[in-house]
Amino acid sequence: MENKIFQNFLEKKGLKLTKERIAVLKEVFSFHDHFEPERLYLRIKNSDSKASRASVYRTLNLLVESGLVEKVTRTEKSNVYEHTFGHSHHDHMICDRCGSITEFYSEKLENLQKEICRSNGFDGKSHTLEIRGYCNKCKKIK
Amino acid sequence: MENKIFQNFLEKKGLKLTKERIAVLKEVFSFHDHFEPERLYLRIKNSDSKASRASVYRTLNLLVESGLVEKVTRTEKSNVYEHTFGHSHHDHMICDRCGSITEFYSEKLENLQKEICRSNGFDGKSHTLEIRGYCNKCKKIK
DNA sequence: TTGAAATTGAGATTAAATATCAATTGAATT
DNA sequence: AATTCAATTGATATTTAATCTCAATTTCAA
Ligand SMILES: [Zn+2]
Ligand SMILES: [Zn+2]
Ligand SMILES: [Zn+2]
Ligand SMILES: [Zn+2]
Repeated sequence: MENKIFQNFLEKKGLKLTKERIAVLKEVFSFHDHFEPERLYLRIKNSDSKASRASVYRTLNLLVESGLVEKVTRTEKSNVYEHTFGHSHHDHMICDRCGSITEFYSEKLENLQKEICRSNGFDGKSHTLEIRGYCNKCKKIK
Repeated sequence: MENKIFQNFLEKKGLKLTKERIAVLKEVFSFHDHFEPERLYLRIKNSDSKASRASVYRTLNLLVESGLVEKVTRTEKSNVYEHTFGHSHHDHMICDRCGSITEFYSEKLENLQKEICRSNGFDGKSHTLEIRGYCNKCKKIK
């Protein structure tokens, strides 16, 4: 469970699991969509367990470092995150018209990337694949 | 040639090919590396044909819109661009230690993505694949 | 209980990118 | 050549996500 994992992660770094960090962790795992830091802060602000904006940003960085959360992409305006613990790895298709995000996964694609890393002598740790274009609905309109 | 393409692009939009825009275009195509807007501005500042910071940013956006330049990635600090006209499509491996960028291309990978788009009813127009990890040199150190 | 280390939050700071706007330029028309 | 007007420029101001600062507070092990 994410709480235990985060606690272990913090312990190894000599950091403490405070009520603010719990508040952020809880909020991040209370829904399963992609989110931006500012939105997350506002959700926490309106919940019963508070944390300051600074703490939200700080904790978010720790969550990424722990592996529980990943940065999906960096848009013009801000970063976009998602919790990944409890979800298997996937990549994203983003519609340039409506902005909708389609998640997909391909074993073949993952293996091919490993192969490409190997042949380039690169020790790949993670990747971000973002396909842009028009989703099923929007491609009919324009 | 890029000048002609840019001129046609501007014409279609009812815009003019000014000396400032030429200066930016020239500088962007004077080297073949990835670059950040601020660095580009400084290069232009030290060249003989000047353009203000505002014009550099504005022209950069036009160059992306024209298809001559692409945004490689958006880092914590700024956007990273590269001119793509004259270069074939490729994806990037980025070293988390030294920041070096390795370009790669795989026909298989490209086809697989097309296949994935098809099976998702997605009309893919472009993609960004960024593999992060350690380059050949850095993986030995850490 | 004590004390060192970690954490917090309010506000300041940073910096990339965009917006503002008066002055200038470009080029088509007379 | 002069007129005209939209486009463009550049200096500066503004925006805003993210980070930093630091005094006050909390945590927890000794
Ligand atoms: Zn979930
Ligand atoms: Zn993947
Ligand atoms: Zn996702
Ligand atoms: Zn490249």
